[in-house]
Amino acid sequence: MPELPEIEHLRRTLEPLLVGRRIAQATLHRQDMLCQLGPHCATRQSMMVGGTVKALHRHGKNFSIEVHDGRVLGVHLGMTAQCFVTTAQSDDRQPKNHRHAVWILSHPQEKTLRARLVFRDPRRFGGLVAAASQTELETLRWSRLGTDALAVRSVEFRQLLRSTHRSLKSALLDQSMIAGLGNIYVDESLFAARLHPLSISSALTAAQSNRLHRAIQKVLVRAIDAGGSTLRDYRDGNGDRGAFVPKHQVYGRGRLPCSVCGEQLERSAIAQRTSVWCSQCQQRVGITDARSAIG
DNA sequence: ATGGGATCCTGTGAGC
DNA sequence: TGCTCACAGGATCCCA
Repeated sequence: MPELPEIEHLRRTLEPLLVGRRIAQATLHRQDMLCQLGPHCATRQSMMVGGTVKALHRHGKNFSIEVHDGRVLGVHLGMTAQCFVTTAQSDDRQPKNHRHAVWILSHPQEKTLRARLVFRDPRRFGGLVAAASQTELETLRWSRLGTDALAVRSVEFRQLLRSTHRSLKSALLDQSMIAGLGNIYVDESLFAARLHPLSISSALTAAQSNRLHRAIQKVLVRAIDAGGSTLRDYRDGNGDRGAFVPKHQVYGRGRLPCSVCGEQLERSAIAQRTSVWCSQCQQRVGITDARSAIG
């Protein structure tokens, strides 16, 4: 599932393909995939037709494409969406179905070769948000999100953890607290920090909180460098898969031996998410009722 | 304040 | 082979 590392890697691969290109045409196949912030305007206006791409921004699992006149398109991939650039030659190698939006791009140096940006989403949990400016997108949408998981400092992180009595698993998944972590990287970070997912967030000591903070940073950076995790759908801006899955220590490894101690990894639902952890290596902090917390 | 369930949605794989 | 059905889970809403 696309989480912070996938979105950041996508942003980095899309940026050189998009910046400097002009959006010559745009087709929106499904109107309900686009949400307009502010006053209603024509689709070609909100799809940024006529604009030249200036920059790509990211916050948590969201990213945006900004053109020079200020217009912005926010993109959320949900669970299965993809955003990639193809050329006439490479387009056939990518799936043709569920393409909800397509932008035709032109470049001053390329007379005939026309690239296209494709947004496809089989399950349609993702979506596009049109805004008049990056500030408007941030004010009306991204302000609901907490501090970006890659940017959060250890002092603020500790304060956030202390502010809630939920389980660590539930707290770290909460995008309004810290933005960017999903099921994969919460499980991987908790394993790296040797903390049990049912630990009570507010019960962590300063040392444990710092350890978790460092673990999150390390896991995210390593995952970004590997191009993210492709379970099935995720592709980067070139249409390539991420290579981080073989490096997963716990996610998707339930009932398999722990890579550190050899104990069989536990697998159960916590906070409505399949969770995998090592009961030997991961310390449980605070008191929780496991019978009510594990569903 | 917090957890739990339902909802949106489609592709996949297990089981019959 | 073909069918049904559970499952995957990001975000959001509602209820207990």
